Order: sequence, then C-alpha cells, then structure tokens
Amino acid sequence: MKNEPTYNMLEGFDIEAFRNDLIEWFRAEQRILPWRENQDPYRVWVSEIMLQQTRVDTVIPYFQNFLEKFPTPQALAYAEEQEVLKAWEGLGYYSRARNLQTAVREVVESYDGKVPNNEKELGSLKGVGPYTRGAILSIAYDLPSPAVDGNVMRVLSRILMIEEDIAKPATRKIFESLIRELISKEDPSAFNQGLMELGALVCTPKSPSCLLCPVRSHCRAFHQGKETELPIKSSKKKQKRLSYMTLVLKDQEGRYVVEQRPDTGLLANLWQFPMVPMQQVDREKVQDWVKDHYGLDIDLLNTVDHIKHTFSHVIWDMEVVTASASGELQSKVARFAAKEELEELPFPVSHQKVHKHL
DNA sequence: AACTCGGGGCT
DNA sequence: AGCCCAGAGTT
Repeated sequence: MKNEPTYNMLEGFDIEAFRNDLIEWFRAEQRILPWRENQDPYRVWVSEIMLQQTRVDTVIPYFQNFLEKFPTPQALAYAEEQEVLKAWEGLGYYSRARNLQTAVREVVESYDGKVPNNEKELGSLKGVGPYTRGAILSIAYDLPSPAVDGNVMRVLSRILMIEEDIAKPATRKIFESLIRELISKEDPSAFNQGLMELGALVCTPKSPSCLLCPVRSHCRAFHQGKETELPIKSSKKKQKRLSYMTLVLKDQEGRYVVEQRPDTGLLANLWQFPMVPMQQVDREKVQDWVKDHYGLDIDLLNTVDHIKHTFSHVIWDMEVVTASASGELQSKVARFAAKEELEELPFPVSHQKVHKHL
C-alpha cells in the first residue's frame, strides 16, 4: 500500500470539481486573520512558524506584537536573542524563535533580505521544514507546492479514505504526492489554505460538521459514514514525572537568584528559579546541594505552592520553597536580580507561576 | 523511525 | 487524563 502509486487512490475522483468547490468555499468563508492582510513573505513566514503546533487564537496577539517589534527581516536579524525570546515568552517551542532568527540572519546576509522563492534555498533555512516551505511558496509566492500539516492529513484521509497511520513520518509523503496532483495551479494559495481552513472550521478531529461541508459530495468517508473513524493515528507514550524543589532565594537586599538554562534541550536559554532535582537529592541535603552548585548558604523558610506543569513528553512536579540566601554567588549561569530586572528576562510559563510568590 | 521540544483548549 | 494543534531538529 505504501508504495502504491497515488493515482490509484484518485481513481474516480473528480479533481477539477473538488478544487473548485474547495476554493470557492475558502474565498467566501475564510477568516480575517492578521497574516492574511497581504502576501509579504516575511509576515507569512513568521505566521507559519508561530502556527506550528499552535492554535490560531493563541498566535494572533503574539503575531501582532512580534511584527511591531520586528517589522522586517533586518529588524529581527539585528535584535538581541533575549529580546526575541521575550517576544516568544509563553508561546512554547522556543527553538522556533531561535531558529527563525538564525534563518532570518541567513536571508539578510545571503539573499539581500529577500525570502527565497524556491524549494531548495527556502527549505535549507533553519526551522523551515517541508510544511512551512510549501506554505510560504504557495501563500506568499503563488507557487503550486504542497503544504501538508495535521489538518490536511485529517481532511484528505477522510475525503480519499486513506487508512495509513498519520503518526508515521513516511505517511506525510503519501499526502504530499496526492496534493501535487490535486493542487490548483491557478490558485495554489487558496487551495492549500482552503484545506487547512476546512480542517480548522468544518472537518474537525472529534465531530466534523459534514452537513456544512462544501466538499462532502467528494468525501468517501462521509458516504460510508466513517468520517469519525479517520484519520488513523497511533497513540504516543505517556510522560515521565520529574520532581523538583523550586527555590525562591532572596538575599538581604531583596534580590532573587535566577539562572539561564543551557543553550540546548528543554526551554533552551530561558531563565528560571533554581530547581533542585529531588530524584537525586535527599531532602535533608538540599542546603548542601545549593552550597555546591551556587556557593550560597541558605535557610529554607516555607513551602508556598505546589505546581504541576505538563510538557509534551515530561511532567514537572514543583514544590515552591522560599529561602534566604547569604554568601558569595558562584555560578556561571546564575545571578541576583531585583524584581524589576526579572521583567526583562524570558521565563517559561512554569516559572511565571513562581513569580507571584516573590 | 523514534524521540525531543510548550502550552493551552477541548472532550 | 488524553488529544489536538498551519511541525522541525536531532539521534
């Protein structure tokens, strides 16, 4: 099945009528969104990066703010990374922001600030994968390039009754080659966006509104009453739990200890309050651990909160403990900061929840 | 191919 | 609690 030519899946499918119905619906019903104001490739690019694994409603305010702060590729290229992460604070998947800046710097240096309009150069930019590449080429440049995201796989798996596991990386390629045959050459932008808009508004995961669907006459799953059985998706394994004592460490002058996380891995380069890994450290030896890692003498005061924070693949259980600190801070990544200084630093949401105990 | 990487809104 | 979201990079 995997290597079966995709034209077999399109046998008896009225491609032309499907295209027209989809595009006509999109032109009439599309939402008004900030990144649809024009076709500026930089704006399209920023929006597509923000929209990766992130809902439209969540992205809108971030997009507005980001474009006010960094209106052009040059503005973003010359900005401080901390400033970029601050604009991304709370949006998640922070490597998107760092990769976007890396890529924009490449565009400014190598392409005179112009976003490439071909698969090779565009796809080689950091953070621009097959989906984002296709989205930019079709939406900003009107080129017939597939942009297969979760919406497109769900919608198309129903319309064409495709029962491949969409969780498998190889499955995306099946949909890409199908889209290459289906896509409108006259308006690839409306076609690609139409599929995604349909997935967002009509052909939703749990209970699709088939009676409102502009292409239901083309939908094999609907005709067989199997629309809720598709797409097929294997489930992922559950998260590991990690337990931390999170310290609100205050010195005599009322400043707090904060530290920057490493430049790779989870929440790379973001800031946080000190976290004692309680799987490795005995409760009685927390003071020793802090002395070892920060050079500080501390007195534990009160437990003021318990925070459970769920990531994609891990769960943090954070016990928030206030403490007083004295001595010389010895750490390459930690520093003392007054309350007002903290506002300049990017914190993950888990540690924003700690802020209120300051 | 499997794993890592956030956060929020639904069910 | 699990699923999903306009996915990409790393291993």
